[in-house]
Amino acid sequence: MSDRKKKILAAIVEQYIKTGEPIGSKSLLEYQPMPLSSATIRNEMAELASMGYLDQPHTSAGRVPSHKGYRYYVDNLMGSTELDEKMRKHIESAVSEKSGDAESLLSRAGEVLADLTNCAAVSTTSVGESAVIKRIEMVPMGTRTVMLVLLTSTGIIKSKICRADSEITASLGESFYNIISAALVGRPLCDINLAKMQTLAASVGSDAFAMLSLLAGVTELAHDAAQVDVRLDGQSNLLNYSELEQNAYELMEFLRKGEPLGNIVNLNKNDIDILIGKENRYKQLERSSVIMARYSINEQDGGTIGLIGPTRIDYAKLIPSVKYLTDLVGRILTKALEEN
Amino acid sequence: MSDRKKKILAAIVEQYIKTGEPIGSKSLLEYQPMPLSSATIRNEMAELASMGYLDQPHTSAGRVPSHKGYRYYVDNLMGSTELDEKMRKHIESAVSEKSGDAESLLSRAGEVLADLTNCAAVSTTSVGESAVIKRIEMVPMGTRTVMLVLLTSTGIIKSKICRADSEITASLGESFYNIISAALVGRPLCDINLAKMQTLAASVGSDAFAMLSLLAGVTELAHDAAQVDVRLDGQSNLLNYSELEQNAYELMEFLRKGEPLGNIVNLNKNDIDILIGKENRYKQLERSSVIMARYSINEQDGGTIGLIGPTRIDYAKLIPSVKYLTDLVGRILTKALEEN
DNA sequence: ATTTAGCACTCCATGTGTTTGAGTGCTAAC
DNA sequence: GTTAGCACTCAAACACATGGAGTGCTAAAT
Repeated sequence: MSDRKKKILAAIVEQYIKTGEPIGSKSLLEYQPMPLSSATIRNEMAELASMGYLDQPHTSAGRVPSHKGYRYYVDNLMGSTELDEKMRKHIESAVSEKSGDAESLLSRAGEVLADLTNCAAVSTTSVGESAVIKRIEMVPMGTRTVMLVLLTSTGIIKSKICRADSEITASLGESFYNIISAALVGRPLCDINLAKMQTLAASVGSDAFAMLSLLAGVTELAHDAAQVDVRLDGQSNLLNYSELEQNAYELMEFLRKGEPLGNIVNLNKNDIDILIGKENRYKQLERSSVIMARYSINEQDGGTIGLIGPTRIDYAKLIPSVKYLTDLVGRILTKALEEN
Repeated sequence: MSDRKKKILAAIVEQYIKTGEPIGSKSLLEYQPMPLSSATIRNEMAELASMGYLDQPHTSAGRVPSHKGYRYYVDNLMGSTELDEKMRKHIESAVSEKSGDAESLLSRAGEVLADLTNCAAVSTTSVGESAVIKRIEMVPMGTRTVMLVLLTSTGIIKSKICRADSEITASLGESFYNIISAALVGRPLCDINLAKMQTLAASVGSDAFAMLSLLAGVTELAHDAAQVDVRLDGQSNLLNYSELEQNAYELMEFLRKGEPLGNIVNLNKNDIDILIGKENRYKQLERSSVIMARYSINEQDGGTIGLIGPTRIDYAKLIPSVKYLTDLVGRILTKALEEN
């Protein structure tokens, strides 16, 4: 691709991101003066279109970047990807070490990203499948209610309030606690399932057997801790983009379900991935772009943070934001883990 | 209002709820045969319109119920408000005593209501302002991290993970715990604020003073527990109603913010309130109807459960659903409280 | 005194040109 | 290789006719 073509493609992409209107040869020159006539631009645009970088809504309309065009722009043409100073400050003031645990940190991160970008923000906790149970706590809350707390080797803390089948006396509680603590601490999360818990209960006799619903609670807790938590912020921002309006409901429902969000991208630590329009494997996202990055905790793969918006999105501005936020979250979580 | 007018108004409301199209005199007769000619219907409709029960989108269109018309229908004309058997089963299978604490029970309730009605569902926990701190627990999670757990006299359980300013040794933790426990148990939630906590810390010396961020954590926790939690489910359902499409973004943002949702209605225990269209005090809801009820816990005012949909909503079906669900949640929470 | 048939009227929705303008592709001259 | 020029295209905007569902009114029927 000639330098001139590159320059023209970049100008079209940038202009289209700004205006959302198809770009014609003449109006392109107004925006980005070049020592060329509109006829030359026209010829170049026709070639770019036949190469697949531009689309044409209809014969006599201007050109619009295709997803291939955006892709080329992002990979090769996009200018400096410096983070805007104002954005950096915003991010830093929202996301700090004081945020407590990973979940609340990520929820702050999602909020600020959605706010800053006018897109939907997705954030996930790190996958906990390989984690090992470090500690279990049981805090009595009432005659039949306890709060179970689980701490994993990866620093994930989960708690759950459970109601027992019968009253929990002090001695019953203590023996139950001792049994599950002894049996489970040091075991990987994915090892724990209801069947095993029941045989465990059976092996120690009737005391623990009276606590079946607590065992179920522990199992659920372990399951929850192994699960990736997906948080979504600012979905409603997407309603402001007319190009997404037609499938607004489908898109919203897709995002709400959240399950597949972890699977949108396929990333290694510290990686950033950008999926533009039809590059997405989910049909609901074919008019959207996804910018997502994975943070690392202590050199290990962590969760992901990213955003979802229309394809016509300011890549040059938003990519560094996602990158910066992801790195920051990774650093904070690494520090928090080291301290424990 | 004559019996005939009542019958006609009811028929119009019901038909309009079904079709969403303005109803004409002739098409009304097709739907609901009466021993009358269309001309008579026309006269009656004209009168109903001049009385304010019907609106007319334009001169030559059919009639649409005004909010006053819906109101009259709901108050006087609506047939039996029996709960559909299928719905009852759905509700019961989703909301049961096993759901653990109040928050997860309410989240189940909201989900099932949103699903069943294709509307947005709102649920709030009971207001905890008058509650008293029953117990505080502090579970160490790491060298600098603890989990604080608060239990109130009204059965609300809240927990929070806090990072201390410095390492928490066993003795430091214990003395901190003893101090706050002694100082706060039995005190009403609204009594607790940061200034008081700091003077408390100052009065007991440097040990507790080293734990300022934990004190802040306790304060926040008390604040959280006093706060009404607002949950929202199924917002995206509202995108399916064309009459809400125009202000979809404003409506979504209004709901997302959640703060005013507790103030939409003004209810006593066991009461149900229905606000139709412009009866709502918030402009964002002027095209919507709200059906909301308050549950009671142990004869005391609890939180609210309800739904938000377009004004064209099947009142006869949905009102009993909300009522039943609210009663059920109240019963379960009352039972849970009694057992503790 | 109601009820109803009949009729003129209204107005949206739909469809059909017509015009306008931004844009294209091509060709021939530079 | 570049550009001026020109014929052509097509969506969007506008005007205009048409049809139909609906109304309100009046006068006759019950």
